[in-house]
Amino acid sequence: MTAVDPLRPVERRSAEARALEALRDAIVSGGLAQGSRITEIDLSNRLDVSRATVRSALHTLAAEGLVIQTPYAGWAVLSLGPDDVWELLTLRASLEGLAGRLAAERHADSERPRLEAAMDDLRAACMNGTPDEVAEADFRLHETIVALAGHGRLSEHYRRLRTQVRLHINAGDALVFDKSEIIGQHEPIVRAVLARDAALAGSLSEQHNLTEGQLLLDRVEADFAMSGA
Amino acid sequence: MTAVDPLRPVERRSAEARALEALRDAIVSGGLAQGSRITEIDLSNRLDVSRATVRSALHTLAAEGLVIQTPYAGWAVLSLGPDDVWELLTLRASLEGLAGRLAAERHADSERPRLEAAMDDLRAACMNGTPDEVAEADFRLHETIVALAGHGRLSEHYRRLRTQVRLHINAGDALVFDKSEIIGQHEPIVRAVLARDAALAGSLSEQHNLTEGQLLLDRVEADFAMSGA
DNA sequence: TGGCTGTATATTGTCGACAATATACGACGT
DNA sequence: ACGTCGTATATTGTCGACAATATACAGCCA
Repeated sequence: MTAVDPLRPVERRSAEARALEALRDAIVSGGLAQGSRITEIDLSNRLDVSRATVRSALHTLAAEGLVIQTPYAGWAVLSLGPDDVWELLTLRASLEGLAGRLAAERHADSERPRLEAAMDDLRAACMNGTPDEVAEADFRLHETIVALAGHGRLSEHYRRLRTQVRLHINAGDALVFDKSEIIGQHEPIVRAVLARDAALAGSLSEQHNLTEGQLLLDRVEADFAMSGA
Repeated sequence: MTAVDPLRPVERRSAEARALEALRDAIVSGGLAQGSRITEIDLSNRLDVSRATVRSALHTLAAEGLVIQTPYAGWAVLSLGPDDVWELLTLRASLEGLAGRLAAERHADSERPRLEAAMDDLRAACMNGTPDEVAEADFRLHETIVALAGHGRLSEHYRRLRTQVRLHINAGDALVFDKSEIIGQHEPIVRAVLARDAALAGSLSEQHNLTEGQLLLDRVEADFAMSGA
C-alpha cells in the first residue's frame, strides 16, 4: 500500500547550481540574446544573488562554450554563424553515429520500450504537434539513443553540443522539415538499434544529420548573406 | 632587418587563469593523485592565491570533468577505471575519425609541411626516443590533424578528451607499443590526409584507435582485477 | 581634424569574513 | 556492542569591499 506523503522533499541545491541553470536556460531560450554583452552586476541584481554566485555560474558556462569571457571587461553570450552551425552539425553527426552504433551493441532489453516510446512520441508529434514539439520529440529520441549507448562521456559531450544546437533552433533558424520525411529518417534508425545492427544504426544515425544538415546550412548561409552580417 | 627588442611582453594573465593551468597540469601529471580529495583551503595555501581564485579554477575543471564536486564537502580528482578508459578510447576514435575526414577534405596546402613535420617527429621519436616521447609525438600528430580539420568545436571537444587521456597515460598504464607498429599505423593516415582521401583518412584514423585501444583495455582490466579495485 | 595623453568610469578579479552544509566524533541508552 | 542523537569541526557557499584592468571620454597639440 503506497501512502501519499503530504510532505515533499525540500529542494537541496545551492544558489550556484540554481543560478547556473537559470542562466543556461535564459541563454538557450534567447532571453539573453545571442551576442549580447552581459555583466555580473546586472545578472546578480536580476537573479538576486551575490556576484560571486554569478561568477561561478559564468565560469561553468564559459567552459561549456555558451558565454565568452573577456577578462576585466565583460562576458558575451555565444553567437552562432554559419561556420558554427556547420560545426554543430558535423560534430552532432559524429557523436550520434557513435551513439547509434553503441546503442545497437549494448542496449539492455529492459530499455527497448523506452526507445519505442520515444519513437511513438515523435510520430505523435509529427501527426498533431507544432514544429517546436516535433523538434523536441526528435531531440528526445536522440537523447534516448545516446542514453542507451551507456557511455557517460559521450552523453556529456552530446549534452554540451545539444545545448548549443538548441540555442540555434530557438533562435528561429530551424527549418521545418516535412514530417513524413522526419519519420522516414528516424524509423530505420530505431529499427536498426532494436535489431542490434550496429553498423547500420551508426551509419544511419550519422547520415541523417548530414542530409538534414546540408539543407539547414544552405538556409543559414542564405539568411546570413541577406542580413549582411 | 629584424632588431631584437630587449624588452619582452609582460605576461598578462589573471591569477585565475594561472591557477587553472597549474591545477590542470598538476592533475594530468599525477601531482594531485587520481581519486584524491582536494580542498580549496589547501590549494589556496599551496598556490598562494585567494580561495575564490581556486574556486573559480575548480569550477572550470569540474566542467571539464577533471574534478568531481561534492557541494559543501569537498572536491576529488577524477579517477579512471576500465569503463572510463573504454569511453575515452571509443570517443577518441570517433573524434579522430571525424578529424581525419575533415583534414583530408579541408586542409590548406600551406599546412601540409606542418603535418609532414609532425609525422617526421613521430618517426624520430620511434627511432631514438623514450616511450613518453613517442606518446607525446603521437599525440602531437593527432593534434595536428585535428587542427587541420579547421573545426573549433571539434578541437575543443578533442582537447577535453585529450586531457583525460593524458591523465590516464601519465598514471603509468600506457602500453608501450611496438614502434614500427606505431609508424605502420600512422603513415597511411597521413598519406590519406595528404591525398585528400577523406573516407580512407577518416576510417584509418578511427580504426587505429580501436586496434590499439583493445590491447590497452585488456591490459587495464587485467591490472584492475589484480589490484582488487 | 586627427592623434595622443591623462583621467574617469564600468566591470571583473581577488580578498577575507560570515553563513550553510556535510561529516566526524562522543555520549548515552538498549 | 550497536544504534541514535547532539555537538563539534572542516569545508564549501556566499557576501560585500577593495584591487586590477579595459574602455570611454575629454583635453591638448600639431
